[in-house]
Amino acid sequence: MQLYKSQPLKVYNSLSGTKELFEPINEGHVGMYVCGPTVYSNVHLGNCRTFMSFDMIFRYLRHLGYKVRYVRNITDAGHLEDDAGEGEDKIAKKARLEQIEPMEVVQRYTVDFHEILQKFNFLPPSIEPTATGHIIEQIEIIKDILEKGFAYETNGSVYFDVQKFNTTYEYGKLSGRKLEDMIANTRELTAQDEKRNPQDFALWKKAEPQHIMRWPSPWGDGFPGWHLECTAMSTKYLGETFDIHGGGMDLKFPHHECEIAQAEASNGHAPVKYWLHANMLTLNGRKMAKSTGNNILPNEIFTGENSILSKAFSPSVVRFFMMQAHYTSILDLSDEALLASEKGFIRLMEAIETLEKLKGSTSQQAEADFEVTAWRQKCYDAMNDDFNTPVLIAHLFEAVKQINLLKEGKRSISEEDRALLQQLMHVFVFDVLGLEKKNNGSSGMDKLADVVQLLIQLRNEARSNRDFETSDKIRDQLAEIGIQLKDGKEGTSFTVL
RNA sequence: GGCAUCGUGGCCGAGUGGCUAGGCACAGCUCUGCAAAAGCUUGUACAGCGGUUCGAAUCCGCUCGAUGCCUCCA
Repeated sequence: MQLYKSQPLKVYNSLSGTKELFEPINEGHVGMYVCGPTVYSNVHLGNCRTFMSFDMIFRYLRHLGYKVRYVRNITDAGHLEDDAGEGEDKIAKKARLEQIEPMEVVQRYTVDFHEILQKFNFLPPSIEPTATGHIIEQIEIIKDILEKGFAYETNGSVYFDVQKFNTTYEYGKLSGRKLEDMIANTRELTAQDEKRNPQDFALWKKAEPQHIMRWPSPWGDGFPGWHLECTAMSTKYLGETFDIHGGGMDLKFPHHECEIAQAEASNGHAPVKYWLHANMLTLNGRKMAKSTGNNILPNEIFTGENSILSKAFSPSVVRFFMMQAHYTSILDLSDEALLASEKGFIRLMEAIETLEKLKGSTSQQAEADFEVTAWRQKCYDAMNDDFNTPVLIAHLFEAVKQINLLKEGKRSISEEDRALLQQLMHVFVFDVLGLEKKNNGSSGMDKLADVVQLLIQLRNEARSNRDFETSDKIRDQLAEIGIQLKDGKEGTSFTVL
C-alpha cells in the first residue's frame, strides 16, 4: 500500500489562505509546476531557497508514493525591465554588456544553474521546458484569448484586458487585491500607452528593429509576454487543471495572478488546485535580489570567498540551514546562524554513522525508553503538516540523543528497532531533506582516515606510557588542522571540521 | 498611500487557547591523565496597551516596529 493512503498531507494553499487536505486530482498522481529562473545571470542563494523548498516537496511527495510529474521551466526569452515597454530586455542587455549572442547568455547561465543545483543535491525535475521552445503554444493561447474577447491588439502588440476579464471572472483573488482599489491607486499615468488601462499586461510585444530575440506571429515580429510562458508550458505538460503550482512569494503578484487570468480566459476555469508560495531569503535583514545587489552567490559560500561570512560552508550545511526554517517563513542568512547549523549538522551526521555501527540486542526485551514506531509517526506528522521540516529536524535530534545514549550503553534497543531506526533516519535525512553525508567516499578521504588512525594509535601508545606531552601534541595539533579526536568507550574516533 | 506578512529566551527558529519544540551559545555535574566528544541538569521567551475567556504568547482591537508586493525579481 502506498504511504499516502495512511499519511494524510495538509498543505497551505495561498489561494484560500488556509491549510487544506491534499487530494490530487487523479489519485496517486501529482502534477506540479514551479516557476524557474530567468537565466540572465548567476542564480543567487535566494533563488536556490525557493527551488530547494520545492525539491523537498517533490521528494516528500515521491516518498509518500505519489507518481509526480514535476515541471520547472527555464525562462530564456528576454522580458522587459518594466511593463511600460521602456526598459530593455534583460537577456539582450546582458548580451550587449558582455558582447555575446543572447542565446550564449542563456546557455551560460542555464549551465551555471544546473551546476549549482547539483551541488545542493537537487533532484532533476521531470520536465524542464524553455520559453523559447514554446513560442507556438504561446501564440495559440493568445489567439484563443483574443477570440474570447479578453485581449486586444495595438500596434503589433497584444494586451490582456483586465477590466473586461474582471466582469466575468475575478482578477486579484490570489493576492487579495481588488481591481477597483488597484484602479484607484494607480500611480500617475505617464502619457505613453498602447494599453487601454494600466492594469492590462502584455501577452505579445512588438519587437523594435534592434531587438534580437524575435519571432514571427500573426501580429508581426515580436516576443511573448512574461506571464504567458508558464500558462503555455503548464497547460501543455500538466493539463488545463493540475495539482500544485509553486514559486517564490514575490511572484504571487502580478505573475501568478496573471497566469490565473490567462488560463481562465482561455479555458474558462481555474488552472491550479493548490498554490504554494515559498518565502524570501534575506541577507542583512533585506530581501536578496539581483536587482539591488543585495545577494550572495552559492559558490561564494562554498569557497568562502565573500565579505559576509567568516568561513566556507558546504552545500549540505546550507541546505540543512534552510531546512531548519519553514518554507513559508522569511529566513535571514547570517554567519552566526550558519555556524550554529553546521555544528548541528555534524552532530546529526555522526549519529547516523554511529547508528550504523551499533548492534541491537538480541534477547532481552529492550526498555521502551524510545519507541521507534511512535517516533516514526511524529516525523510523518511534522511533514504532513505543510512540510514542516524544522519540526521534523527537532524529532531527528531526539533520535540523535537516543543514539548517543545507546552508544554509551545507557539504553538498549532490539536489533529490529535499530534497523528500523536506521532505515528511517536515512529516509528522512537523505531522501526527504536531501542532505548528503559530507566527505563521502573519495579515495583521498580514505587515505586521510588511515593516516589519522595511525596518529590515534601513536597517541594511544604515548598515553599508555603516560607521555602526555606527546599525546596532547598529537591531539592539539590535529585540532589546529581541523581534525577533532573524540575519545569514547570503544576507542577514539575523529571528525574533520 | 493601498494590500499582505511578521515581531518568540544571548543568537537562529517551531508552535498557536491550558501539556518540555529543536539547534547553537552559556553555566553546573558525570565521564577523562587533562581536555574534547557524549550524557544529565538549569534557563520562569513570546513587541506594547486594552479586550474576550475559568485560562492567551496563541482569539479580537489599537499602537509601535520590521519586511514583502503594488515596476523586472525565487
